[in-house]
Parts: sequence; structure tokens; C-alpha cells
Amino acid sequence: MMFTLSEENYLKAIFHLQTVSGKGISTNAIAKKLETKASSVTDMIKKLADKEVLTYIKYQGVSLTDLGRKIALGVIRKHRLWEVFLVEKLNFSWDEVHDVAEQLEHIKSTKLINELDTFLEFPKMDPHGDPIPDKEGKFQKIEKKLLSTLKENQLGVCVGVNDSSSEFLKYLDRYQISLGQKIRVVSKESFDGSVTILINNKEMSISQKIANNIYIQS
Amino acid sequence: MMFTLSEENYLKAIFHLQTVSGKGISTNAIAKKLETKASSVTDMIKKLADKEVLTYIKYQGVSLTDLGRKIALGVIRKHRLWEVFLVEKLNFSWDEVHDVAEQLEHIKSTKLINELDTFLEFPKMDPHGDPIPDKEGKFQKIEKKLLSTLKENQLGVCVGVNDSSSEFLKYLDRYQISLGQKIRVVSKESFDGSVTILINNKEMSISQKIANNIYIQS
DNA sequence: AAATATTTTTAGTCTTGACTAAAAATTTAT
DNA sequence: ATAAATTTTTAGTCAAGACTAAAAATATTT
Repeated sequence: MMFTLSEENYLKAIFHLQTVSGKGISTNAIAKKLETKASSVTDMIKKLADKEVLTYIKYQGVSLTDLGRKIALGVIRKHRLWEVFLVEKLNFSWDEVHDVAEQLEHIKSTKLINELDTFLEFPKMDPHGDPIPDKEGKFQKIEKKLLSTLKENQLGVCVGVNDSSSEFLKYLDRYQISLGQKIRVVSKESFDGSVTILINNKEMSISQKIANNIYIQS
Repeated sequence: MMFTLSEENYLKAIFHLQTVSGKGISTNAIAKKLETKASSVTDMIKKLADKEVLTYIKYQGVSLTDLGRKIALGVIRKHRLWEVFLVEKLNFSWDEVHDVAEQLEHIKSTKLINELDTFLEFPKMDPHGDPIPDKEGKFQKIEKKLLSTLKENQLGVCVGVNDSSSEFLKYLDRYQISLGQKIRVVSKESFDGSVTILINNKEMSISQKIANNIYIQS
């Protein structure tokens, strides 16, 4: 069975939504994620249900089948391996890889992706700290929590980001926040949720929105 | 100006046809090359003429403009660089690269292709001996002739192939013919055009069709 | 120079994946 | 529990890129 670029993007979007919410995914949520209209989503999920990659009950959202999950994980594996390639071999920075990887993830060739995996020496993480599924779709879940959940005086290490947009990543670069960076919470402001942190012995304040998009292991 | 995957394939096909025939390229020739119908070609060349990448006069075929030529060369550059990558870094053999490169050539990112070029150390040839255009679209034309044009007792080196199909390349592998291989013409059969050649001190006979698809420098 | 054959274009249709507008179903609020 | 708001689906369009069948133009024969 073959899947088009659009179909793969739908499966990936639904997979990501599913790992967050657990429940059946609403038409609207998919539309929002893919920046399209709900009516387009209805059209597509009917087609995907026919292909047995998801189950769909009118007015009740969708849920991936095992096959759908497998295909989504295949696309995610490709996306993340290409990101590693771009950063490690082609001098891309972590804020430049997303758009190109979005294209490369749709290249069809099993040999290509497995040889790429070998060439890169089987990386377990992409440049944003997200796990790379293996051939079978298995990946390690790492223990992580949002920076915003740390208490005052707690210390942690940045292990990932929740937002991989170029704007956000550039912001992090400016504040010297990268994967592996040690971060200590100095104080938290209950008024606006902003957090004062200590990085490389420098104190700085970041907004709640930022703190909600940085994953920490502590 | 942005070009779709289909548009790029048309430009590439017309470019290749143009380098052989010199003249205006007929609708039928394009249809044959792209394995599509003449009517589809007419539709597309109208659109490409609107975009000013080719000139088109009804019933008289088409010819690329400088812009069209530039875009075609960009796609060819990408195709050939990816082929080098696949062979040199990912253990592909020369008969396995074509289909994957056909996909990769449409990835849009100037940084990607120029960094890839750097990573590969600016190769001048792809795995089939075809020249790789540089950023400006310039490439070296090498002196080469068909094996079938060599005279008896002449010696030459294989520098390219005219047919990059997997079947043909696998045939060459079986007969130990690869780029750089020294080949001596022992005798030629005027009856069917077949050629007896000497490779690694072994004599073998190849058909005219094969001899017409191997490029030699002598 | 007709007649015939070939090539090319036109006209109309199809599929994919999107869209808008309106109808139907479901939720939320009163 | 009914009204109002929201979500989802249906119905009808549209553009890209392909197709078939037929018409028009060009080439080739005789």
C-alpha cells in the first residue's frame, strides 16, 4: 500500500495529537494542526479509513490503527534521521532543519533510510532531543518534564523542546540554552508565571510561555 | 518563481532532448521521454511558456529560454550530487541510485544542495560519468565517443554510459565494465555490428546495442 | 497537387486535495 | 429542556495534471 505526501502528513499529525491527548482526535484539532479546513479533513479521513490506517466514526473523531501508527512512525523516523544528517554532516543549526526535513521525510526508499541510519551510527535522538524510532518503530521514552514545573532552587538539564519552530530555537540560542545545558531555577513569579533561571552563572528571566516549551531532566 | 515537481521534470526532459538534437523539441518527443500523452504535453508547455522558461510556437515544438535552462541545470545538479552521495556514503551501487535521485532532485533548499556539494568535496562527475554542473550551471564537457566507433585494435577507457537503467548497468557489472576500465577492441563484426573486446586479459563479445551505450575516451 | 499519413492541438472528462457555504449533529448555556 | 453556540459533515467548486477522442495542421506519398 502506497501513501501520498498528504496522506503521510495527516497520519503524522494525528499520531502527534494522539500522543498528547490519548483520546480520539477531533476533526477540528487535525485541521488546526495542518492549517487546513475541517471539511478537507473530513474528506481525507474518509479516504484514510478506507485504507484502514485509522478508525473513524462520524462526529467522534479518529484514532490510528496499528498500521496507521506504523506508517506515522516510519515518517517520523525519516524526519528525525534527516535532521541529524543535516546538523551533523551539513552544518545546519537546529533552527534550520525543520522545513528541509519536512520534504526529505517523504522520500520513498527503505534502503536509503536504513543506510542513512547506519551512516549516522544509529542515533537515538534528533537535534531537538526527540527520540528516533528504529526500523520496527520502537523508541526510548525519556524521563522529562517542563521547565515550568521545576520548583525554586531545583537543578536540571535541558533535554528537549516542545516547540521546534525556528523563532523559538533562535530565542534559545540567544539565551545560550541548548541540549545538555544545565539550568537552575532561582525563583518563580506567581503573578505571570515567569521564571528566573541561572545558566552558566548568569541570571535571566524567561516568560512562562518559554518555560512551557523547554523539557528538563532533573 | 516556484516550479512544481512536474514542471521540473518537463524542463529536465526538454533540456536532455535539446542537448541531443539541437533543434526545437517536438511535443511527441517530450511525450515519449516522459511516458505521457502528447495532449498532456501541449497543456504543460503552454503553462511553461507563460512562465517564460521556454518558447513555444504551435505545431513547431519548444526550446528552453536561458531561465529554463538554468532551472533544468539546477535539477540535474541536484540529481547528480545526490547520486554521488548515495554511492560514496550510503553504499548504493551505480544501478540503484537513479530512482531515489529522481525523488531527491526535487527537494527545495539552496543551503542543502550547496552544503551537500561541500560535504562531497565538489565532485565533478556522477557515478555514471556524467558531469555535475556547479552553482552557476557550468560544467566540463569531456571528450568521449561511443565504444562502437572505435576501430579494431584501438584501446580506450570507459568514461560513461548512455543508458543509466538498472538492467544495463547490471549487465556491465557482470562483464566487469565500470568507469575507468580499460577496453581494447579486438575485432568488429560487420554482419551484426557486434564487437569483440579485451577486458582484464579476457576476450568477450558484446552486441552493437551494448557498444552504442558505452562512452570511451581514447 | 491531391491523397494519405502523421503530428499536434482542442475539447471535454477524471482524480486528488483543497476550498466555501449551508445543513446536520452535538455541546453548552440559560 | 429548550435555545444558542460550536463542531462536523455534506454539497458543490476549483486548480493541477493527467487522460481520450476528435479536429486541425503539417508532412509524406503517389
